[in-house]
Amino acid sequence: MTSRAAPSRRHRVREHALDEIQRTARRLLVEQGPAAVTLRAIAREMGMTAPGLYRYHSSHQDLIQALASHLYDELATALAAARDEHPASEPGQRMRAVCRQLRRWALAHPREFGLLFAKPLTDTDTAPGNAAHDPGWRFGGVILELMVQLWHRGGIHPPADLDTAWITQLEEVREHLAGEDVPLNVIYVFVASWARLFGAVAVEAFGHLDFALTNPEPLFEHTLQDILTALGDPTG
Amino acid sequence: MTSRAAPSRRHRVREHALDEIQRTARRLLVEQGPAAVTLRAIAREMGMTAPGLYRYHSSHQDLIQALASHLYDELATALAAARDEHPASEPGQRMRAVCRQLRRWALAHPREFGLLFAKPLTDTDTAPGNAAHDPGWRFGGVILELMVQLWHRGGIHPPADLDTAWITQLEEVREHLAGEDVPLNVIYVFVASWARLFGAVAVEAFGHLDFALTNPEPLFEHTLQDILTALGDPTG
DNA sequence: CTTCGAAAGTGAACAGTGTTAGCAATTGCT
DNA sequence: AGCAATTGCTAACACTGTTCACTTTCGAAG
Repeated sequence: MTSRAAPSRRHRVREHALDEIQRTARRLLVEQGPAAVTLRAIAREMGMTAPGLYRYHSSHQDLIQALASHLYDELATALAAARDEHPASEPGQRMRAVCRQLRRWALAHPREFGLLFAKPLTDTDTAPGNAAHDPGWRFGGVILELMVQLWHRGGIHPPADLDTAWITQLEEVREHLAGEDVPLNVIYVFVASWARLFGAVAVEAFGHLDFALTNPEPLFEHTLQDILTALGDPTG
Repeated sequence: MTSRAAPSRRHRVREHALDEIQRTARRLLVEQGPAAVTLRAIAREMGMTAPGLYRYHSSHQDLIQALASHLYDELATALAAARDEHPASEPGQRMRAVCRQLRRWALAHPREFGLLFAKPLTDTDTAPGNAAHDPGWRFGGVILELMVQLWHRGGIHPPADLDTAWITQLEEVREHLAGEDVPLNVIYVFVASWARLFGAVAVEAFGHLDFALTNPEPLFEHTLQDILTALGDPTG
């Protein structure tokens, strides 16, 4: 029963195999699209056969979800790294860097972005979901945390009147902000900003601006400025 | 050679068969998701076999694209109907109705919306595309037309300075606005508004607000108000 | 009215998919 | 050394898109 504490060589090679599966699956996704990420193709690339993969994932969907979870982590790490490029005393600059990094990651990895965020309506559901410990919160938390810090700085002018129907909903969101006693109408601003940021990135990453613009970056910068103004940090 | 002008019974039954394929494919999409829209399933539902469908569509992808094209038409018709609920003398009210209808359609038909707009990153590409006569322009044109009419009303305050890199891009967009000599910086406002509208609808339709809100309608109304303000019609 | 040809649909077949069952071999722990 | 878990394989089943050869149907021209 030493296997629990000690890495136990077997665990190591298993971890290595799991990692190779992830890397192979992702490579197929990037190079040939989602339809190419098939059990047999992954196995072929790894020099083994498809049923062997069932020793590592209980199904094709399980493998895809593991890949999605891994990508959520990568995105969260990238956002945190961008955040740490600026001092904690400047939450506005941090937020700017994080939002730009979110866009950059989405544009640099469109297939991965699609797997994470264009999937609730597709076959295999890899969406963030609702549970507290969901992989989606790992990267969402980075942004929400910065929003809370921006709120502490003051400058947010939340709407005075709030539809009563929102109260219950926003209270649930507040649960995720451990300990922070953020007013509900401020959380409303958070959600609105989140939606706008995500909408801007998604529309661009999904290519729905290609018909008009080959370089939508200035448009995104304008949107980003709006978002930060709403969050009380108009310094550009 | 009378078959060109006259409907010629054969054409009629063929049209009927094509229509039944569309309806069956859509029903499968709605009831069981995109993965269920398979040639054999469609044929089974219609009481025939899969190869028979090749008399109507050259491939599975071709059938899906035909379905997408049909859905673009339906959406365009729905938007036009919402537009016509208000007099042409009130382009602001018309725009409001069209935007609300776009959101309503997306929420009422999430699977269809996903087929149309979440697909560039998926297997079968059913995105609008760039060509002038693309099905995507059928519904996009409804919105752009209203934007032009709002511009004629005045009230748009476009940015004075415009990045030179945008000029070429926006000139291409202007080509689609037959005859209208819209200034480029006004077209910039069009594109920005389009992106914001689409981002708001897409984020909500893809379920990325479910974690926070069970009823994001007030948030959309707020966004819509912002959009119309940018387009020079702040009357709510 | 007969004949002819295009159109529509079928069944068989091929390569590919996810998945399961059963078997062989390697590996690590006692 | 021997036991048992782990790992991977082959074979097989049901499904997918697609092609081919064949039959049937049906509209139109002689």
